[in-house]
Formats: sequence, structure tokens, C-alpha cells
Amino acid sequence: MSAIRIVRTAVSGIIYSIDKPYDYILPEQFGDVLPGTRVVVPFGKGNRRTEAIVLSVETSSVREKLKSVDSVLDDSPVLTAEQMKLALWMRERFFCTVYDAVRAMLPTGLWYREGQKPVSGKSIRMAELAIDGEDAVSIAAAKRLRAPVQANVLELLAVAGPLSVKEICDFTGAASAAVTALEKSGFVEIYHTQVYRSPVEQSEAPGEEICLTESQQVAFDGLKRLLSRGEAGAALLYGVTGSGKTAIYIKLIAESMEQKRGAIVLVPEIALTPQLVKIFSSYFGDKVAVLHSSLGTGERYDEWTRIRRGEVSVVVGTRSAVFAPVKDLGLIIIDEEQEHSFKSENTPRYHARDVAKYRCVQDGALLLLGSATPSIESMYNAKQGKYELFTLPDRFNEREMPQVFIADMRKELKESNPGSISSLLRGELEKNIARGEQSILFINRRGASHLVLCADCGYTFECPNCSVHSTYHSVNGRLICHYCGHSRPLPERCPECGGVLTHVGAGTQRVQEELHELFPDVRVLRMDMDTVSRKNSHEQILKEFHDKNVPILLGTQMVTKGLDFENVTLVGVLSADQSLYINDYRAGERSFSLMTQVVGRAGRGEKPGRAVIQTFTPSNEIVSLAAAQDYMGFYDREILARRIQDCPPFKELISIVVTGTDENAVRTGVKRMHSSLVYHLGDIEDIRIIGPAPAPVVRVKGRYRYRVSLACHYTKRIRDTVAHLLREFAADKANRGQNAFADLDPLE
DNA sequence: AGCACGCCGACT
DNA sequence: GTCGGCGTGCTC
Repeated sequence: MSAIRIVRTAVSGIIYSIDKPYDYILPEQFGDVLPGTRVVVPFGKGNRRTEAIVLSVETSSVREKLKSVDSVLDDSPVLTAEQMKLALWMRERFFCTVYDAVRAMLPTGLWYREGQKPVSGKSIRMAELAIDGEDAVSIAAAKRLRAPVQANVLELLAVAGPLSVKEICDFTGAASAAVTALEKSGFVEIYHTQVYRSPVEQSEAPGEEICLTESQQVAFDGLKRLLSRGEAGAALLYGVTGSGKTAIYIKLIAESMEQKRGAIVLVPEIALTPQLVKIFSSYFGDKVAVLHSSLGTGERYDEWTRIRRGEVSVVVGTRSAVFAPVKDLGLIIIDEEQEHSFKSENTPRYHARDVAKYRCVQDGALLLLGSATPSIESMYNAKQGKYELFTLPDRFNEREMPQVFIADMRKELKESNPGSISSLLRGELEKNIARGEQSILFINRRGASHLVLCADCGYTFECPNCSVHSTYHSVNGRLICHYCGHSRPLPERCPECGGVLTHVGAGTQRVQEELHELFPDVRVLRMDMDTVSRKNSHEQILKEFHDKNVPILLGTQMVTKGLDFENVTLVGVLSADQSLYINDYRAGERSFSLMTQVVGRAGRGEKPGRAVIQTFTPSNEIVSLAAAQDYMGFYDREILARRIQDCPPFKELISIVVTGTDENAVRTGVKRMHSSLVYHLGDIEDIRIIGPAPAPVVRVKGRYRYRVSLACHYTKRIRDTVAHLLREFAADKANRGQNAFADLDPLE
């Protein structure tokens, strides 16, 4: 009997607790199949078709009772050996299935769904001269009388070089038959090429020569030295807002391209990619690709393909772009590295910074973290010498930092101003309007904004599925749940006592109305999730703000970053409190970073800037540190708190979350999990086992969520034990109907 | 007997 | 997660 081939695979569509390698017979007919290739296999009792990825191929002479591979999805591996290793590492570290990790690395179009064809590249016909240009011109002259169309085509190709058949036909008015005829006679060669649906907006003008300031030059030289070593390294570039980090990124990328190595640049938000892509493409042309979640399936697939083929040297994108299959990776830049969007809140619950570190070690690449307000962890690592620290202390062109005022909202209330604009801010706005200068107002919409409550009994509207307050949308007059999307009309009176309903806290719409009352003739542009949902609308709003010199831009998170307008001389933080007082050890860091960024929006041009921070607690130290733009002061204060709280960077936090529809069952489930953790890990000296407690949002989409958290050093023993307990939890009948998952370094 | 439903447990 | 198997209990 001849040897049979067996593939060891990681299958999709399974839960973590049964994720392990599954072996299948690989029938002869499939030819060579390498690790990293996707296959379809029968799985489970019903033998339903499941996508799987080949981990390894072995031969065996003994016929085992195994099922057989159904089909092979890829001609060649879609993941490299390194990527497969990364997937296995992610499973260990983030408690996901191997395939969860694989899915994060592949573009959506590649996924297999029964009966559905995967997206493939579009191919077009290209025509090129098969003879040299001068010959083509003389042949064209000879053909002029008998075949004038062919003659035109030849002349065009001689001048313009390779063109698509369609372009030729459009340009000369020829039928494609003319081109085919030229191919037959051997003058022209026709070939097929991929046409890429590229979302990269090419910049028309090439980028200007970059001149670095003295401090930029020092940082660049140091980073260049690290990059040229060609071994894994990490650095933190701490540069105040407007200090010119992007210029250093560009020079560094150019340097790595010089060394024939690729780069990945991660940005926190989709909204920031087009700007950066445009700048980068002015320096690196079509060597730039962009990857983020709002690309269409086709676009994403094409960008991914270009990257994989090595046609791209720079990838710009959001979190998942950290997996971009860049050839000879030499550099990963994470801009605004403290941003929470680099942490995934869904399976696989990875942090892009962790993945980037792993990839840099794998590839001997440099990891560069850039920020005006580095995360406490990163600054700590820099101070400990784990990262090299580079500092850009000055704003570009030596512009002054804005002058910051703090408005006491308690006083406003006492002086019977119940609105969301303090008299101080109103005064500053008036000045700006009079001078024809622009202002940006920032609302933190987290938490209680858009809250509707009863003025008499204090009744508030909660979503019937989730334990969060519903958000009132005046567009359709409905209460909408921010988490599950459930919506219902707003009743006219309080359903409890019949009292009058009032709006508390303010969303962008409410503030816009208020601004309209204060300044009836002044235009206010609004930028938030509602107005930005349409494609490209973000840029349209900003363009309008800039071009039409609209006096006031009002918005949420998205107004805080990347915007650079000369005429903006005033910014306002309408309520600093909402983010300060949420129950999360990073609330201070988040608020400080937010306020610093907002303040940094003012005075980017010639004129000096002002900022107004409104708060009900003006004595809060973080507010005053942000007002003073004193990051190091903030760091010194915060690092002490972190040490006391047993939080990162001193300890890692891992939460184990139990979810289910029956609240009591979930509570007993999480208690069981808690005692297992105490039993298995209680002997560790410096571990803290916290909880169990309801998750910050205890009910989401009808499921209750309770959690128990560990503050500890993230050792192999911890990983193995948590993995073991998750499997044990799933296997225990007592936990039927409940789900347990672990989240390393959870967001809140 | 015949079947609807819910729970169990295995998944290569 | 998802399916078939199988027990329970109800109905014809």
C-alpha cells in the first residue's frame, strides 16, 4: 500500500475550548499542498463544510480512520510560515482560536462561504509593441493606406508605451479587433494584468524636500542608527503636538526603502488615513497601500495582493494593518500609540502594539511608537531603557502653546446658566467671530450626553436589552441604544410620574441648537458619527470648514486629531468631566491625552491660540496638568497611582468574562471561575484576583456580563492556567448556556 | 406508535 | 458553534 498524505489543520467556526489541530487525509488529486494553504474539510457530526488552514503536511503508511479534505481553496499558501507562527502565538497570548488569528490576517474577500465565490482580482488586457518603436512607426507608414486604424494604433503604442486595449480603442476609435489583428501579425503583444481597485489617492505634486529642525535631526539620526542595525528594536518618539513627527516618519521610511525593506504605519482612526496616505504618496508614489476596515471587499483584496507581491513598500492603515504581509519588513510605526483603538474589542482581542513587537522581533525590524502624550506603559518602558527615547520638545516654527482657561461650570449653574457654553467660552467665541477667526468645540459623547430625564422624579430611559442609558436622537425623535441599536419613540411625558422631560448633558445636536440661539447668524458645522457616516463625508466637512472659513466646528472625538488649520485660534472642551469620572484606571490618561490634543488644535498658524476647558471640578489635577500641557508632570503623578493600583506597567491585567442570558447563572458561573482561579493561582505571591463584578456594561444584546480580573505578571503559568480554566469552564455542564472568554489588557 | 422538543456531547 | 442522537412526554 502506498503512503498517504495527511494534513494537520486549524479549522474555522469552532469555539476556543475545542481548538486543536485536526488531521485529514489529503487525496492524491490535489497535488502539492503547502502549509498556509486553505482547504475545505468536513467537520462534526453533520460533516458540515468548514474552512481550515493547513499547519503541516505529513505522510503515513498506516491508513488511519480520518476524514478527507474536501477541496483546496488556494493554489499557493495565503500565509507565510512567519504568519502561521504569529497565529499560533496569538492563540497562546490572546486566547483565541488559531483561525480567529488567521482571519484577522486575511482580507475579507478571501473568506470561504458555502456556495459563494471568493473575490478575485479583476484582469484587463494590455497591449504592448512586440517590435521596437522606430520599426513600428515605419510599419505604420506602410500600413497607412490599407489599414489606417492599425497604423494609428501602432503609432500610439510607439509614443505612449504599453496601454490597455480599452484605452487604445477609446483613444484611436479602433475596434479591439484591430489590436487583435496586430497581435496576429506579430507587431503587438497582448497580455493580461491585474487591475487594482486602489483606494490610494495619488498626490499630483511630489513631496517637497524635508528640512529637519535640530531636534528632529537628532531624533532622526538616532532612529536611523537603530533602523540600520537591522535587528529588532523599539523606540518611543515623544513629540509635542505640532512638533513634526510626520517628517521624521517620512525620512525614516525613505531610509528603510533605501535598504529595500518595507514599512507599516498604523494610525488610530480611519479618518486619519487619507490625509497621511496623500502625504506619503507624494513621496513614495504608488509604493503606498492603504488598509482599513471601511474599504470595499475588492479594494481591500487588491491592496492586500499588491502588498503580498512586494509591489508596495509602505502600508498605511488602522489596527488590522499590523498584519499586512509586507515583504522584508524593516519598520513599523504606530502613530498616537496611546490610542485605545489599537486594542481590539472583539476576538481576537489583540493589541496592535503587542503584535507589532512580535513581528519586529521576527523580522529584525524597528518598532517606532510616536505620540504627543505617550501611554504610561510606553513612557515607563522608555524610562526603563526598554525603548530608546527620542524627544521633540518644541512646536514646529517655534509656535507658542495656546493659552488655556478653565471654566467652572458649577459657577455657571449658580449664575443660572444651565447651558453647555460658559460665559467665558461665549466671550471668547464672540471675539473670534468678530475677528473672522475660527473655533473648534469638542464634546466628549461618552457616558451621559444626550441623556433625557424627568425633571420631577429623575426617571431615566434605559435600553430594555442593555443596561445603558438610551440616547436621544432629535432627527427622528427616538431613543436609541448605543450598544444594540434598539430604538423606540420618546414619550411626551415621564412614563413613571407623568412629569416633564428635560435634556441633560448635551450631544452635538443640542449644542448646535444652543449655539444657534447664542449666535443666530453664525454658521456652525457639526462633525460626529451621524454626519460622518456617509463615505468621505469627514473630509468634505473639513474641506468646507477650511475653504468657507466657517466660524465654528463642533464635534466629537474625531475633531481632536490631525486637523491643522491656520485660522483656528480657539478650541473649547465642553465637558472635561465625562471622561474623567468613568470607572477605569486609564480614565486619567485618556482625559489628559484628549484635552492635550484638543488644546493643541489651536494656534497652528501665525496667530496665537486659546483654549477653554469647561469642568464641574476645576480643582482636578489632571485638568490643571492638561491646561499647563505638562505631560511629564502628568506622567509622574500617574505612574505613582499605577504602582499603588497594581496596574500596567507594573502588572498586567487580564479579565475573564462570563456571559449568558440568565443573570443568576452567570453570577454563579463567574463565582465558580473565581474560585478556580483562587485554587489554581492563589499561591502566587504578587497576584491579585479581583472581583467577581459586573462588567462596565452589564447587559449587552440580552446577555449579562460578569467578570473576574487578574493583576499579575503575565507568565506562561498564568497563560496555561487561564487557557485550562476556559476549557474546563466550557466542558462543565453546570455552566451550560454560558460563555467564558479572557481579555488581556481590557479597555475598561 | 409517532413525533416534537430539549438536552447532551463530540467534533480529526 | 453546530449537528445528530436519544430520552421524555404528549397525542392519535
